[in-house]
Amino acid sequence: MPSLLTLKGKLLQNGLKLTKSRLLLLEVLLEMPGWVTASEIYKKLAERDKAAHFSTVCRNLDAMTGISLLCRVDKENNGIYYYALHDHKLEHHHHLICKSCGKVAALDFCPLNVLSAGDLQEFSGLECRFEVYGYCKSCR
Amino acid sequence: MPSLLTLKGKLLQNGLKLTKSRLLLLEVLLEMPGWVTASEIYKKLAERDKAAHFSTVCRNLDAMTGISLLCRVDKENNGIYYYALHDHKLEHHHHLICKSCGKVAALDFCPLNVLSAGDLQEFSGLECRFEVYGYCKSCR
DNA sequence: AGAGTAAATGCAAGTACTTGCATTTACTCT
DNA sequence: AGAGTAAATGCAAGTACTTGCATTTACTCT
Repeated sequence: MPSLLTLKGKLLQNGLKLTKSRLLLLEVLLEMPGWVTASEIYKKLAERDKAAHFSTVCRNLDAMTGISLLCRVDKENNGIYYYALHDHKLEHHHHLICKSCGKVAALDFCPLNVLSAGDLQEFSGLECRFEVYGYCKSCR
Repeated sequence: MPSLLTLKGKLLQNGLKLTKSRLLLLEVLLEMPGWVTASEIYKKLAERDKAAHFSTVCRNLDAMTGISLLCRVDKENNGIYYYALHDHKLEHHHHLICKSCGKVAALDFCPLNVLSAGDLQEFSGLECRFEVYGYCKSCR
């Protein structure tokens, strides 16, 4: 788990300001278990700071995801996202998501690396979204 | 482009009833260009039938996507989905999506086919979501 | 044709963010 | 330390579906 100091440094390195709401958000994220939704985070935050705003939380989660400080995965097309602090790998990667318990595991494979030029039909500036859903060992 | 008769047959084969709202939805989809949102479809439908309901449209788009009669792609995590009638391929496939004009192209490659058992960490019952975003030839 | 039944619909309310804009604030520069 | 500025926030309203439940209806079976 990264330290608060490391996280702060990463914000500054990426030109994001160290605001009160961001610092509190980081503290709360450090205390929360693996994967949590924006609403869960907001609730926990609101217990500590009545002035917390859901829109600010979402904007900051987005901003932090943008600088790879957090990972974000989509739970089956419902507009529900899960966020977690990057605990070890900050490189680009994807996820395996359990359809039963919601457990998320890292997947060290990016399909973009194996696509051929023919597949890509002259598209450039590529990014991809890739998530694998299934049942984990304990949910089979 | 499939015929209305073919589409009706596909609904029945999959145990979906031929209701008035589904038939009108298919007619409208046949008249619409490539990729459209649920809202766009609803608007067009409402012009013809004042009694059309947005929730019914969404449910039917989902149902038709479920039986591979439509494709659905997500435009960059905003909860905006695009749908199109499957014009040629009903097999499982993914999409290339232009970040500028929204153009969608089929991608005949599924990452699940090249993942190793080690990558999958004993997950079973796999499905995947895979979309590639980039700029198409004319938007470079 | 008429009854039975499971699926589909209509409606209202909910969900999980997202967006626009005026105001505030963290950092920068003197 | 104080002024300037671009980024961040607060708030209200919007967005694009989604869900729950009572009612209706397409197909099935006699």
